[in-house]
Amino acid sequence: MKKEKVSSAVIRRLPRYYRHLTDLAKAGVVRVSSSALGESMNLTASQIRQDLSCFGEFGQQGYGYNVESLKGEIAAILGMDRGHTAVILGVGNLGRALMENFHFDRSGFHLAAAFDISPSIIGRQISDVQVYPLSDLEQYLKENPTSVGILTVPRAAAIPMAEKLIAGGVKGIWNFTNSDLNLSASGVVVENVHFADSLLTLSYLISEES
Amino acid sequence: MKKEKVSSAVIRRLPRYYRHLTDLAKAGVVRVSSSALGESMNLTASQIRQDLSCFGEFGQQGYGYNVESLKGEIAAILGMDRGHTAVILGVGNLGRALMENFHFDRSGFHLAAAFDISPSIIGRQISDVQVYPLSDLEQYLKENPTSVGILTVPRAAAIPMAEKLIAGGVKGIWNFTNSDLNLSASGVVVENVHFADSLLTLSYLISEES
DNA sequence: TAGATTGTTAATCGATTAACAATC
DNA sequence: TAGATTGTTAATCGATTAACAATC
Repeated sequence: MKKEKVSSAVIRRLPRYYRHLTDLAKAGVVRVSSSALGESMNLTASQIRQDLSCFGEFGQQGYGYNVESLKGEIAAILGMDRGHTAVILGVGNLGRALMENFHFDRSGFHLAAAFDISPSIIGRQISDVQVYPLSDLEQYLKENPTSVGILTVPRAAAIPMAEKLIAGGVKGIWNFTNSDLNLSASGVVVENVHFADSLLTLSYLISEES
Repeated sequence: MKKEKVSSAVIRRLPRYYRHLTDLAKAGVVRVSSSALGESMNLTASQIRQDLSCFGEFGQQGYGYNVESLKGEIAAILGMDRGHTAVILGVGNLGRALMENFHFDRSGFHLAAAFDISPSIIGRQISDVQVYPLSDLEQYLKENPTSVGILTVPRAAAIPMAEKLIAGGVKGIWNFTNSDLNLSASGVVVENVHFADSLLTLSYLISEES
């Protein structure tokens, strides 16, 4: 185990490792070598061994890796066992889509509450999660320490909402608004999901060819 | 203009350039230097000039870049002016959220049709887009050449649906299912939006600190 | 003109790949 | 044991940064 600073390239591959190992486990595969895993993930065996060595020694010479145990190690590295909690800000279509379809528990999260300003949605329950008025947020975060705030509000509301979350002590923000939140100063981590950037990348790739 | 092969790192920054230039234009800024743009985007001036030089010479010594014209150049590089079309497969919560809230036109796309198997949604119109039965897809694609298929179906349906899209001649797939589509053989480009990967990355980053 | 800023070449830094001794 | 495969060190490759002549 030689920690130091793990590069962002490695970190972004960890969830993919976890996903592929989950699939292997579900398929009943017990052991996997770096070369076999590499083949199915389109990575070199070398890279996989190099990546894993950032966190420890999980394999065995001549054998490879035990699928279940490697999956468990990576889950721990990802913090999936920490009982993280989340609240969602903005219960529009996207917010509701996440609440109804996204399996927070499969990522080790508990979605504990939702907040909105619309009277027509406040007070309702969506997938067992209660929708509160936004004005309750400050008090809520004071009483319920929360790991992550999910921003599914309109772009214009992104910055003030982010500030409320930071003031309330969240550690991270999952940002679905189409704006770059630059919060490096606050110590809060931001993960952006930019649909438009993703579609434009695809647009470039399909336009390139012709 | 020295084309060659543009690296994926550069390509993924292009939509961000576009987004920031759009903001600058909206704010009435007429010109911007690589160092000013770099400051606001957290990139070095050098990197910006290096990136842009993959596609041409858009600046002027002593002046910098004209915001409007650079924005236009990048839009063209991204293929935003190609009249790309899209169809969406799966009109569940996420599909509907995209249809109702995502501005396809702002990325240069026209969302032309939606397909689902649920009788309760077939025949309806959502944001002016007609929902057809999935069984019509093959015929539709034959009659309406389509740039991109959007996969918002359940994970289990991902691969067969992708195959239908490829058979129908789409150039790219925007994949929201939680599976890695490995279609390198087909010549069709896949852009994945993996919510779980994104949240797990955030989980790692907030877990790391303590 | 003088100052500013580009596009590009060279230098540096970091990430991926290859090689191999250690060992299950 | 012999074969397989790890973890790690060294080599290569690619991307970022620095430097600077060209020039608006």
